[in-house]
Amino acid sequence: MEALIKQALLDHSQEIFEMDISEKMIQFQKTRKDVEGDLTLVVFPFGKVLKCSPVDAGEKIGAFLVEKIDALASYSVINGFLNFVISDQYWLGRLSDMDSQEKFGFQEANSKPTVMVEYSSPNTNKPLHLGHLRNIFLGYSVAEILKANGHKMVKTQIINDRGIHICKSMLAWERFSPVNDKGERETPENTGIKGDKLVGKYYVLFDKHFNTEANKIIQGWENADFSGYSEEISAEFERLNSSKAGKDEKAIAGLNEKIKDLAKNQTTILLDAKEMLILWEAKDPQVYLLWTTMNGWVYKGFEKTYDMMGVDFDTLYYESNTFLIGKDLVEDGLSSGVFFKKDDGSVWIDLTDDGLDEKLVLRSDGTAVYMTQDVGTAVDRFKDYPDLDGIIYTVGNEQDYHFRVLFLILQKLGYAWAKNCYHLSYGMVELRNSAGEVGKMKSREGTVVDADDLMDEVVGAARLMTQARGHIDGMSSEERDELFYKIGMGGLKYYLLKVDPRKGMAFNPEESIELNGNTGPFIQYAHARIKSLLAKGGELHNLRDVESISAEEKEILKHLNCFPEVIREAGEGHSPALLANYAFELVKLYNSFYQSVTVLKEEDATLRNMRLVLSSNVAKVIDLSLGLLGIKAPERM
RNA sequence: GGCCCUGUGGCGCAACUGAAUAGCGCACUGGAUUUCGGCUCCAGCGGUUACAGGUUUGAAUCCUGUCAGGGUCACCA
Repeated sequence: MEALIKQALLDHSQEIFEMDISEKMIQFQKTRKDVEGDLTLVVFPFGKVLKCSPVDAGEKIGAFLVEKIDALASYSVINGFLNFVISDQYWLGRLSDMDSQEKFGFQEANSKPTVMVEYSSPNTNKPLHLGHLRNIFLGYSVAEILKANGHKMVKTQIINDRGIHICKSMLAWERFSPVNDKGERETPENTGIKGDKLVGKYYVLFDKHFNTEANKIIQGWENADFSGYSEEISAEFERLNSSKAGKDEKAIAGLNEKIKDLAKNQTTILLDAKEMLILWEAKDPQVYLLWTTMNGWVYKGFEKTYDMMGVDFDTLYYESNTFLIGKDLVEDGLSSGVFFKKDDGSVWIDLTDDGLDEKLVLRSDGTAVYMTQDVGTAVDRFKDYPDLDGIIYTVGNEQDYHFRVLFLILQKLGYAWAKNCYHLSYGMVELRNSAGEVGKMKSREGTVVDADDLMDEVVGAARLMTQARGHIDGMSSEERDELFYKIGMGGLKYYLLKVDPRKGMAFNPEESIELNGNTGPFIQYAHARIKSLLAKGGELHNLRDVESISAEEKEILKHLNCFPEVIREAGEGHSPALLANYAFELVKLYNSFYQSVTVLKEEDATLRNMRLVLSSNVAKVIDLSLGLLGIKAPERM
């Protein structure tokens, strides 16, 4: 309808205004609730150009359009706003139209360029936690939304499977794992512990021994025992230690932290881990075997977690493969002058002209850093997918700077596609306890929320609450489990996705399992209720001979009619939150309608059928929008 | 300190490609309904959109400054 009006105005601008008008002047908005009308044209811009009052301009335009366009029933002008009433028949036509489309609002699949969405991208040394949940649900949802917008999609992740942190777990396992009577160290098989959890356990254990040893060293230093340490180290310690005098608490804590780092670097356990990394890089068979074995455990564990989350990937990239590509690219860039080498052999890029700093891309010992690998991965991906248009990186906002640099480097290396790379940056998830205090998750303080535990918890909560309400008679226990899963996960996903991604959020366990208000289960319930209605309502017929619709019905139709536009906006803005809020709004409108009219008991068969068709399309759009959030809409609950 | 992000009723959020009296949920108060699935609906209470200027016919939205919170500025990832 907007397009129709816009065209009419442009085509007849001479007739109405006696001058040409620009498209930009034509601005629509939803009509306010307390004003009669279905669509509003803002007429301030016209008043300005026509040098008359906005009201006069509105009258002129309104009279012309109502005459010209059949579907416009009437108009009114209030202040600078021209409100149109659109005919009931127009809305009924829209209903027929959307009813005929199974995937109403979706663009034709694969009709747009290929896009890659990267999300999750874990380290292989510890299990996934709450922070990953926001990342994964967000990335998955954005990928689904872009698919709905017609893009060909490749879902991927970069698995951070190499580096010192992996060696720490490996070393701790080798050194500290108890040995059973068969002479085996702990494995997922012989302990029953999920693979990623087992490896994570040893990562924590490494840290514990690491700290103990470092503290012992500091104790020695404090007693002036520097035997075995170089003069530089003792001098550095003395410098740090003596500068504590007279400082405030915060400064002292900072200095202590520095002393601790100094000591940590002297621990034998870290030196051993570093040695292991060198062996790994040299592909030492024993270390390599240990590495593949332990990573294998982790992948199996992750697989289970992803399965529970209901997400998938098309292609996986491993840092252990791509960091070498990155190193080659740095060599190339060095000869082409994009990078430069410092005296110590380290390689840098100078981004001061772009308002950034110098950034390291290769260490002085020739080993790769994170940036090196990311450059390699990006180039590798475009090689693998020649029709790839761009990559979307779902990564937390603490890496905003990193991605600015990465995209700049890719641009300077001459890759035209660099401008199509986008950092889907999201805010941190912090924890809110029952007292309402917000705090960061810290593994050392045991305040990290494990992803598996959390999912089990919300599904368990859904079980309790749904059993208490009871609409599950006659369901098998498998069906019930499936239902509790859908409700629990639906609530959790909705909770994490309804907020604008770039904003930080505080996770409140109680709120995440709420069933009322702006929640996933509230929307799921409306869907189930409609499905029940439809099951009892019998066969649906084509709409015809419906004379008029009620205000509630019209409000729903107007909202349904926006769905395609919302999908488009959610894709453009990379924001699942738009769809979440859209679905919630739809449900509220429907509940209001449901309260005010009867459907099944309506005696007028035409009207009854129209309401059923309307309900059916509401259910469909709920199902589609929840689907784009990765949430299932149960038939019963 | 430089750069980036955020700041909306008690709490959680929406509107942030400028437009009418800033919407919604939770909580609280009152009411409807005992139903086609009440995990429902309606109403009330509650905000000079952190603060101060500026641009504009019009600012939560854009600009400048201040304040507060977070992030980042590693030969970590």
